[in-house]
Amino acid sequence: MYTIGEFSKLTALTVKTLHHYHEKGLLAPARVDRQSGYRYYDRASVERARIIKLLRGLDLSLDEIGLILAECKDDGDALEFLERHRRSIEVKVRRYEDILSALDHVVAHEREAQAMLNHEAHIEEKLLPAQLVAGIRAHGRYDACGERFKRLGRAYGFALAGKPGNLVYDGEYKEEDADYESYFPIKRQKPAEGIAVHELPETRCLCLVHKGPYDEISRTYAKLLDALHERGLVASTPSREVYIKGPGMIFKGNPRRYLTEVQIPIVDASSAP
Amino acid sequence: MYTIGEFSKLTALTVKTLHHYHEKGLLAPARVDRQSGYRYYDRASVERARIIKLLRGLDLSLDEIGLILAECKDDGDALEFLERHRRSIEVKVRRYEDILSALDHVVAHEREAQAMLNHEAHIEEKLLPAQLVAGIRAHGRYDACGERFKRLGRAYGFALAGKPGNLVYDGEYKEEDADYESYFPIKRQKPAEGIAVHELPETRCLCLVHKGPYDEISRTYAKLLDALHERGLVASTPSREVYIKGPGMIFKGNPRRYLTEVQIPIVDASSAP
DNA sequence: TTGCTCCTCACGTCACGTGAGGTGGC
DNA sequence: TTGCTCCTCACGTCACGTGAGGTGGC
Repeated sequence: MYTIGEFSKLTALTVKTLHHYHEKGLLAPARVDRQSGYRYYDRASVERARIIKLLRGLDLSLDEIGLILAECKDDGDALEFLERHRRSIEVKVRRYEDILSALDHVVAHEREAQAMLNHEAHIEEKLLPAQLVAGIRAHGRYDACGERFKRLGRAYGFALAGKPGNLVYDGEYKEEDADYESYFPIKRQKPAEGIAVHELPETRCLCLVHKGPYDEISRTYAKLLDALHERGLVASTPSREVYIKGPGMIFKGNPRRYLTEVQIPIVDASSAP
Repeated sequence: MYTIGEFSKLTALTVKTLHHYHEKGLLAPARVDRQSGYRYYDRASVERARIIKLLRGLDLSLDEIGLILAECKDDGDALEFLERHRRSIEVKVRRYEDILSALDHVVAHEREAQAMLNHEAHIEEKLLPAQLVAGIRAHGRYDACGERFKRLGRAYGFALAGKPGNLVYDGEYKEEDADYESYFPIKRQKPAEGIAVHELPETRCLCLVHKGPYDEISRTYAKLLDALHERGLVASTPSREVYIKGPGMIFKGNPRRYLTEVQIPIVDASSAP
């Protein structure tokens, strides 16, 4: 016979836990002294405690453990319980893995954005590689693009392969009736209603990252156009706005810290008509 | 302004949850009517509720969410929180994955054992392939092997490659002073004190699965020796006992259902001296 | 008047942990 | 007597859910 203190050391369960198991009827002492109320445990209690600890380690609830102890004499008898439990654990693992990947996504994205924010933006000539995209093209205001990105996100999910952007087909700036296509780079085809999948060709562009709210973006266009003239280049369409950092996943954030890369396709003036 | 019912539909949070968030000070209504106590929410509440839901979805506690809302204006500000949180989620994922693999282990093991229990056991001649093992050899009683298997398990962990067994070097049965080696098949070398790693050579054996408690195992040896004589074969040493199913991971189980394969190395009587 | 929406207690869930205050034998 | 071990309330944790019982405007 062991006192509760000895038994606690033997089983590595706290005295409070043993009280709790007694109260729940899960692990009753072998004897309780009438006079003092002292609990006394025996060898069989040690074995039962071992099983309870082991099953708690597998994340079974005390009620489930009670059931298993009542109905099973052998590991084989518990198979149904264990398989059902397996499925519930699997669900948890999947959920936590999804959380991990979401967290990784935000963190990587924000780190990149912070690095760019601290860097001075320069005009760059880039050769954008060909890219498969899924897009929704329509006429209207630019505000509408948020909704479209959501639709694209819902339709493509894991097949998305990069940051969203708008292709601007107008040669001039339009507010109310702009002709633009909101797109996401994608990994593979996946037909969905109202969404056009096509490949953006390899394109030579003059690029500049715009820092700040969207309503100041014309300043960045102006800088790019100046540079174009200087270099003897001519702009073509569609130009692109790539949303490197806009409203965050969690917070809307401060528009002063938004990052948008403006990409204007170029041709040599000499080769233009 | 929205009543709590409207706001509940808008945010897909229950009224009770909204009460709770109000009480915690996490999401206070824009206005509370003095007279009726009615809560009224506004646009800003919708945005705040969106963030809270999102962060709850990432499994952050209400206290953590409160902190983030108090200190961050931007996803970037929350990076430290999110990375710390990531680590805590990672720990959970690992724990649950360990549970999954333990569950899979028991389930597969028990399924196999059940299949064997339902099958009639037959004497079989087998060519056991060469196998690297880690073993502890000593003289003594067979009861001591449980402790040795534990030691081997602790020392080798993931490098274990199969069921444990005893190599019996005695040519006759001994109780008190048996010379035997408790071993585990292993995947690779890993030196540990008191543990000998060696390769069991390819061996031709006569095998029979013993069903029942260990103290009845002599019956199975007798059957094998009879079969040996019948076939004109001679037994060699060491013979092996492989513990296919003994006390389970959870329960000690019923010894009537234990399974032990006895393997006796054989040579042709003609080739024997 | 009935039905609907809202309100405030108060208690339950789960597996314990944390005291407070007291007892009995060495 | 002091210290140790044991005891029994009773309340806290976490994020709500579940009633009970009541109110006020349509």
